[in-house]
Amino acid sequence: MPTIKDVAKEAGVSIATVSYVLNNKITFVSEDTRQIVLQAIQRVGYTPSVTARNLQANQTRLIGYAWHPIPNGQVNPVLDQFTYYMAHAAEEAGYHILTFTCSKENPVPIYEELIKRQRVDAFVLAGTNTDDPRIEFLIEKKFPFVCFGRSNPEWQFDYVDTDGESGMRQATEYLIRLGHRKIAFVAWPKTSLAGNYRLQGYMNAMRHAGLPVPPEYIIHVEQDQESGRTALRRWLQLPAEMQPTAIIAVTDLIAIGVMNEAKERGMVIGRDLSVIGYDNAPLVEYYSPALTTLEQQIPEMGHILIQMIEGMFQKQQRDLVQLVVPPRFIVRESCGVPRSE
Amino acid sequence: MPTIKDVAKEAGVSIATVSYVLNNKITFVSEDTRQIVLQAIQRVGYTPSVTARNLQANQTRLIGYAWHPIPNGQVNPVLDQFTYYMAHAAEEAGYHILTFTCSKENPVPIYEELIKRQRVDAFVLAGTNTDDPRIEFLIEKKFPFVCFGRSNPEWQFDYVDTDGESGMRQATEYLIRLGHRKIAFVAWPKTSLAGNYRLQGYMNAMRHAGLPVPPEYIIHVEQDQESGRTALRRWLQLPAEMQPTAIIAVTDLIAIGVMNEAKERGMVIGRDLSVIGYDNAPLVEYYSPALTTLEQQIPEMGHILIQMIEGMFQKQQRDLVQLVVPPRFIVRESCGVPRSE
DNA sequence: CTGTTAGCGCTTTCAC
DNA sequence: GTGAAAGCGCTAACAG
Repeated sequence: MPTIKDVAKEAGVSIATVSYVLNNKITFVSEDTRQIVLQAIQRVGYTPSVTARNLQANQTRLIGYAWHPIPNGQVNPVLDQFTYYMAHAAEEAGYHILTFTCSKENPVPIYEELIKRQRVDAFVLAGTNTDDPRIEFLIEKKFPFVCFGRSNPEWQFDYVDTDGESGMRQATEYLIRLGHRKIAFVAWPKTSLAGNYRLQGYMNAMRHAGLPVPPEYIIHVEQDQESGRTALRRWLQLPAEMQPTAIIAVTDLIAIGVMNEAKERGMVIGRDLSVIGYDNAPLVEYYSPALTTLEQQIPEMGHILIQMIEGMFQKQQRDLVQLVVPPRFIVRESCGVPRSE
Repeated sequence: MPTIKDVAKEAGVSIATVSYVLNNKITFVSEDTRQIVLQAIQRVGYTPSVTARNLQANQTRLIGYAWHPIPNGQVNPVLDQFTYYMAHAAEEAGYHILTFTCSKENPVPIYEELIKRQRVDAFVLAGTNTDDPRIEFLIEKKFPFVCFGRSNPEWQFDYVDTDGESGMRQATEYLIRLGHRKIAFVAWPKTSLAGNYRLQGYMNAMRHAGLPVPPEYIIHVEQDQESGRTALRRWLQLPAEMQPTAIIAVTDLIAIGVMNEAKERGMVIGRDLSVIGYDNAPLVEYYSPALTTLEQQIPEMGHILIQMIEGMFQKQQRDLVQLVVPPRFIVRESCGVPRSE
């Protein structure tokens, strides 16, 4: 690999001059020598070494992004998409994404290690939650980072997040418009912040419409298909007049569980039971019936996060960016008017 | 951030001595001073700068991995999983994955750029195909890389790949054992190498069992759900005695399409028609009926690829590694004995 | 305008 | 055993 010295020799100038040309220090160098240097660069096929530049600039132009373990063969389509779009945005800004793996139980040491070794300039955190130890750690370390997701409201940090509240509110209002009054919700465990925002959207819409939400209508479950089935089974044990005519699930995966259980019991989705999910996971549009759901605006959010990091390094005036992006409501075929009672 | 100088000052030794201790050059330094230095390192909280080390060693300890654009909201569960396990293996070997995005149409320039800027030490290529320009380019550049997937047999390069041939052979033999004789195959376009291996496995099993494969039984389509539907529709137009009783699809997504179309036409999967996919994509186990499929051994393959890269840098004796790993056959509920004719 | 030079943080000869 | 010093490839004062 040719170095700056080779170019200097080839052009018959000093390495400083080459450096000036490279860094567009136009006032420092005459147009004539500039051209000579440019041609020399061409001839020897020179490109500056990133490592050398980084050492001198005390940076890495790398953004760390943790890739979480995938439980039991399933994937998180949202994060996969997010990763791609974020990587893309990073490149446009002259950065690259360094992906690393990170355990859920004890995530902080890996972040600490990467900081100490000066492996990255900043982090993007995904899958944040209340009391997220990573956020706490990074705030305390004053290390640059942005989040895809929220955490404790009293913590001061930059984030972008999907607006689960508004999404689920929309979904609920849609069902109400169709005529449903008995709408139930499959929620995540109460410890899930994102889950609570989504639940809240449902609650708000119900309250606003003056519809009752008996405690039985909210079931908190884990993120798997089986949970959807269990939830529906419990609702079907309610007295007939209490049974929900529509169900909103905190994610598509759980919605699929609800639909599977219903279908096996001879119910027709869209007629006997309406179902809505969240995420627009791959394949759910091909499920039968196609699932009505909410789609997070992943490309935009990835882009914004990188812009935020850029902003951090440009100006020192660190103004807090806290952004919440409403998801897109996608109406497909899993909802209909409730059966006349 | 403390540097090696700070440690030297703290310990009252030269930076060289600190460096010896760091690099375990045990013979160079007495146990006494070693302890002193170690304690000084502790006190100042020092960790060597990766960038500085890299500059001096002329390396990056970064492995480049391209993240391909995701067509139209769908994801590739296989590659997502692969990425995770590869990142994990890389870390154990003291490397990190640098993810970058790459256009299908003109991929080479990005690779060239990363090489010239000396951003990475090696590449992992996924989604390879015949005449893959990236492979050609990297071979010619003599830049280290390994592939997840095969390419032209005459090209000398290291790869690991799923054994589509053996996988589909197994699947076909299974259907034959169940009693099927009229088995059709939804293939990828003929230009797809991976697709052709899978097709070949089906062909081999059929031939070996002495079963006919009329040309109508093989339909080449794109990777989407609709293609599965189209394929089935065409088969249903065949004269009754020609209609296949079982269908193998080159991927789960296409298999889902076949099943959806069949179900809409009132057929019962597993009774009227048996279906097998490939990949064990997320959610297909929750489809009804649960899809019988083949699962690639992703974690292993990711691990092996990193080991191969390590091997490249350890010894110079570059022995070619070309490995093909059979997938795991997962029997679920989408196949049954053919209806008596 | 251009070149000399001193680092950036580290490793590694080569004297002592 | 230990330390001084050169150098990895680059940028940026500072002279001239």
